[in-house]
Amino acid sequence: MSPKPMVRPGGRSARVQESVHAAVRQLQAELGRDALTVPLVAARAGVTPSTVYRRWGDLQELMSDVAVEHLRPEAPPADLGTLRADLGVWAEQFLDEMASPPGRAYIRDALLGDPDGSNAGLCSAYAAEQIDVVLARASERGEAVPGTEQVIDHVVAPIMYRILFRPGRLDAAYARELVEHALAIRRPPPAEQS
Amino acid sequence: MSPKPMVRPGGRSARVQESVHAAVRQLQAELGRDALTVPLVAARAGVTPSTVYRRWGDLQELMSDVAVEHLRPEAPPADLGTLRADLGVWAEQFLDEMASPPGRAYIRDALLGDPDGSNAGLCSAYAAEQIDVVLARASERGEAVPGTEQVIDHVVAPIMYRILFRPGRLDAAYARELVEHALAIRRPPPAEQS
DNA sequence: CGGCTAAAAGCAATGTGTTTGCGTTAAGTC
DNA sequence: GACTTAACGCAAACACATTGCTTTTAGCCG
Repeated sequence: MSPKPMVRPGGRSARVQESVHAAVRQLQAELGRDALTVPLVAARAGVTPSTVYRRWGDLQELMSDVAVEHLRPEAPPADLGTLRADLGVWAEQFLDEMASPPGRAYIRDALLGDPDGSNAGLCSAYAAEQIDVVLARASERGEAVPGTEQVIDHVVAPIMYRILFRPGRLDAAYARELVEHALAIRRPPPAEQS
Repeated sequence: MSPKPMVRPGGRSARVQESVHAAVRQLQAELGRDALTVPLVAARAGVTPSTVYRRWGDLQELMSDVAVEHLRPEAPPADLGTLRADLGVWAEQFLDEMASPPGRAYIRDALLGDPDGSNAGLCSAYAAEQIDVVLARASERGEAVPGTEQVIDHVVAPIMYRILFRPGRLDAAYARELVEHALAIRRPPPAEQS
């Protein structure tokens, strides 16, 4: 469905894809995001611009793909023994990463070059996955747990909304507050997991 | 702070601004958002492209300005006599407008061409204003009311998050559910209105 | 293992969008 | 009514985006 609709998985195509992604990461670090152009990236990657245009459409879609890779969590959430602690530190860390200047930039890029919303969907899937792990562990310990949807709606969504739309307060205490709130819900929701 | 830092408020400058905005609205309706380019808009507006580039920087910032105008609510929220009813219909309508294809497009554009986040801030200010009206009315009626921040975090934020990041369910019942949830909070929060 | 087919990349020319210096207009001010 | 300067128009120079055609090569099948 994406800009890369079953790209030939091996050989040259794979090398080009990796080379272009690497070029984006390098140039982003060297010159800053705003200085990037397709011809520049292509030159660094050792390919012609037309190759990039044909595979990704434009710079924004390419940046979106790279941004999603940056937003993919690198490790499963920590296990501290209680749902409150696990969700709390996860939310704090999530807020920290997402609210940081690079985090904000990646979120913007991920949303930007994403006509069909598949990359944005990936981002929320990453968060849902992490939350599922935390909730499943707590559930096995016998704790009462809220639904994944509840946590997304009332912890993840407020954080992301503030990052995208509001200037104001974004600190660890806010994340904790949201987690406390989500834990207070507690009714295992009727049956509305998507 | 914006792309229009104290634009000369009267005369030609104002005419050009209005003319360009009108051109964007017309061409958006005629050709679709993706067909718009700066030279095209400039031609329709009867100005030269360089004027547009100097005032707005690029097409995305111009589109962002126009999008914010589209997202400005046109009327104060309806008064149905109870907080539950007022918030409920407001949330339903908000979801409807924002989740519609044009609504999504405007949200994207508003976020896109907005380096400093001021346009996005405006959007959330619009919502906060509407909510404030509803809450103030209910408060005068003697009803117990949640804080504005609570409503934004637990009604507006989940709706916007789903629109931006999740493919799934977005219907009137969902909006009602979020409102019920927000009403269940009820504790007038410590003192955290911005 | 060698040949076939078509997807993907290279190349190059063309077209369009963007940027910039300079002269001109006109808004705001005294 | 004259002055100052922000904002606009014009046009050239520049960079980026697009596209037809050719060449390479991954994936497949005999």
